[in-house]
Amino acid sequence: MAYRPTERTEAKRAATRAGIVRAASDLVAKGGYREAQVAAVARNAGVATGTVYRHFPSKAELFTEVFRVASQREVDAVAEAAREGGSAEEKIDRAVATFARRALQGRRLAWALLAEPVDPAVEAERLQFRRAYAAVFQQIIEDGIQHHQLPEQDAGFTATALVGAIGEALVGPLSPTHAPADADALIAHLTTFCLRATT
Amino acid sequence: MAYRPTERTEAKRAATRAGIVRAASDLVAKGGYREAQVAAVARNAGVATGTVYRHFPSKAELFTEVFRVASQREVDAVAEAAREGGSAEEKIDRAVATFARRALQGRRLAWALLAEPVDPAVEAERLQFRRAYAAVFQQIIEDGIQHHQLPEQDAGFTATALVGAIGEALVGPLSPTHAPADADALIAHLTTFCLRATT
DNA sequence: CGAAGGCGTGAATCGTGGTTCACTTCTTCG
DNA sequence: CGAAGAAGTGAACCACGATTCACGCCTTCG
Repeated sequence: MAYRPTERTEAKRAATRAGIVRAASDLVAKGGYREAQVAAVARNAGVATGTVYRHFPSKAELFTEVFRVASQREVDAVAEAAREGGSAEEKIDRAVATFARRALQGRRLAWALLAEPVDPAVEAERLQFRRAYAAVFQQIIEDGIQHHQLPEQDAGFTATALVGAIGEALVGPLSPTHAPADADALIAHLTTFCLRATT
Repeated sequence: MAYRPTERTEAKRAATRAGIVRAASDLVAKGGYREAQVAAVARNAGVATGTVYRHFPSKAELFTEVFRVASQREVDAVAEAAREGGSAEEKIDRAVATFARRALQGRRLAWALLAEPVDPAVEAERLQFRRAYAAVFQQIIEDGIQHHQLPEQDAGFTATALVGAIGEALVGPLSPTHAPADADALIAHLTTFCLRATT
């Protein structure tokens, strides 16, 4: 033998890979999943189509990663928002508002994460994403029950339902065909609803 | 000229068309939208592939109709359930339970209507479907507010959120990979949540 | 009956986009 | 330097399933 991968080449490889993920991410954020064809991703990343397949076994796997990373960022932000702050009600208020505000800022990406039709494999990732959100809310609700700030209830169920409610309330305004909505009013409605639904 | 369509031929034509719609519907109910290819629909209806295109300009239009009919049936059932019965709370309870029970009975169809990835054109029909549900709930809520059975609130927003909550709570149990759920418990949870969210 | 249309047929066609692969370029080490 | 192995290339390939169309059959009416 004569050639052995070294740290330098490894880094280069990683950089190319990251570039592909970023390009894919950008395309989704700009034009949704539909516009994000493999050839376009490659062009956007400044590599050849085949290169994408050197780093990912299939389009689905690439976008699974894209969705996972983007989702994680969102869920983290919501979890973080919930962490600061006192009563269960305050936490819910913050978490919901953060969820909605961020979604309304990165509309296209949020819509892709939330509702756009995607490959079944990517759809599975979306499911995870929703579960992760629900887990955050579930934790808040359970704590609230413990501290007698919220009434007894099935925290897991309520959390799932809240995620559904938030999603549905956002999907309309987020959809590419919809005119920009009044973000503040929407968020106010949402927090009101969510608080009423848990209290 | 020599040939003019008559009532008899018209009826025959209508029958063929209805057969196609029914076959398409059955396929969706059995295997979801994915399995419902045009060739399969034709086979199932006992006609040739081309015949489908004598009656519908495209696959999307065919399935738009399929979805519209199926949706209407569901919405009607829910609206009907809400009509009987007294207080706003009772109506909500009935409507939600009807929604959920019917969905859990015709799982595959309900899943297709609610969440399965479909053509954009058909997706638009799904949106209508959700709006129609929301309209039913909105009406109930508005009446409830009028009669001081429910607190002041944006009925339209609450209704949308409820539809989202119900959908999300059902999507998991409905998805083809999910084991059959305890319908009664699920429905109990759902009605509890929805009442809390409106009261 | 026979001309005139419409309906039904289903194999062939076509468009789309993901995936492959023979080849080139780069990097490492004896 | 030259062999060996890895990464990159992009045009060709392929699968899939919607759509078409040239043809035959059926129904109506003069």
